[in-house]
Amino acid sequence: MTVTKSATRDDVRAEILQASIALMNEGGLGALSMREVARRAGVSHQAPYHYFADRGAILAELAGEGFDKLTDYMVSAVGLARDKASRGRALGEAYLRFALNNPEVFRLMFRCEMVDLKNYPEAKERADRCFQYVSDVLGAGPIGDKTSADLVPVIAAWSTAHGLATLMLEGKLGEAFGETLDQREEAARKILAYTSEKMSK
Amino acid sequence: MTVTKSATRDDVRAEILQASIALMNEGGLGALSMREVARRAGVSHQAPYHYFADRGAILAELAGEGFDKLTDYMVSAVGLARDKASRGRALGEAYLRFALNNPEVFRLMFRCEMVDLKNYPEAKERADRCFQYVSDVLGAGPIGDKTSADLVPVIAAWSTAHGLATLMLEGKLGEAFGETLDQREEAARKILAYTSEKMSK
DNA sequence: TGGGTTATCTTGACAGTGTCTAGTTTTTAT
DNA sequence: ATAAAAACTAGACACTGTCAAGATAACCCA
Repeated sequence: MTVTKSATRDDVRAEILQASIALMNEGGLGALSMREVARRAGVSHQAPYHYFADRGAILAELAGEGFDKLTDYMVSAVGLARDKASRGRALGEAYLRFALNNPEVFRLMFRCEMVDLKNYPEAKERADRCFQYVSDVLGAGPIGDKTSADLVPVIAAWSTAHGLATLMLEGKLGEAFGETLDQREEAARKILAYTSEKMSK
Repeated sequence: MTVTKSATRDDVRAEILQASIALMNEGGLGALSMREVARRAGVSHQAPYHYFADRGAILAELAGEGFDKLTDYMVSAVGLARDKASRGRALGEAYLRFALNNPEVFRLMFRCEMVDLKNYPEAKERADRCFQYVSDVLGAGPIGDKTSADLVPVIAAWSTAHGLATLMLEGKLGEAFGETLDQREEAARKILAYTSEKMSK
């Protein structure tokens, strides 16, 4: 039998990612430096490069996990809804809930200069799965199809949810909609409900 | 009379800002470093600190100019429209046109960790003017009013335009909507038209 | 005109960053 | 047991933002 006193490869990798997440949540994306991550993980400043090609690769991994998590949020919310209209509403609400509860990851996921998905195919797949799910629920064909007019309503709905999330996250809507998470979620729900009601006619 | 052989204060300040803009447009916000700005402006690496407190102050100035420019885009577009519905559509189209034509400034304007408007009151004023104009055109009261239900449609419309801009800018909509600026503007127009048509009923 | 005050600008330093290179230890497989 | 590969460390480099202190130039008032 082997006493696993020393960390396995996956352990170190996981520890690096965990330290990254902690840093991100504590001080924002700006606080996530390779060297500080290494320090937290208790390894030399160069060790992370054995698991990730560069800083971007860590961010890509975090973003990928974010897309999976966002999909989870949406899947479980949509699962409870019966008709198509309420599925759409549930989708939007889940999107907002995810954004408000995971602001830093959300930023990471949607900033191409931080994580250019072109360079990280694995993360791109997770993103594609996420977007495809949105497209499926809102009832259009594959998102790649060029001139599919079906896409217009999908993108319109997605844009509204995404824009609202972004504006709230970046504080552009002032504090008019409450300070606590619950209040802000409630405000978002209201706006989404208004939009969804208008759009479904 | 004075022959202004040497640069005046405003000249140097302007040169610093101009160098900043050039850098931003060439290599994105990441390429905008204080030292490179100074190099371009032909001054020592410390000179910019005489005109701006820190890096954030330069970014705040650029963002402030961006808000003014966005307002200009919208004002001149709305000016041509007759009825209220087409004013709303013109507003959204101008918003998108600005974003697609000034991607880096647009990013700057809407990222609180880059420019926290709380710390730069002058830039905040320019942003407020911009948002107030949106609110005016879409027909709601002052944006500060707490529970104004009139704000819901305003924010809904703003969110759609902003979300669409963000998603297009960050490449999340794929290349399905064209490569050239014109094609992308046309695609954006289509989606905004769809939304606006639905919302106005 | 002279002299002092202030604004402007430079130089140097410091701690921090990402990442390249090279060397060292540990694990694994034969 | 030994050779090969993987995992990790240490040092260096060029770069960053910004603090501190010194140099130069412009201005203002006697």
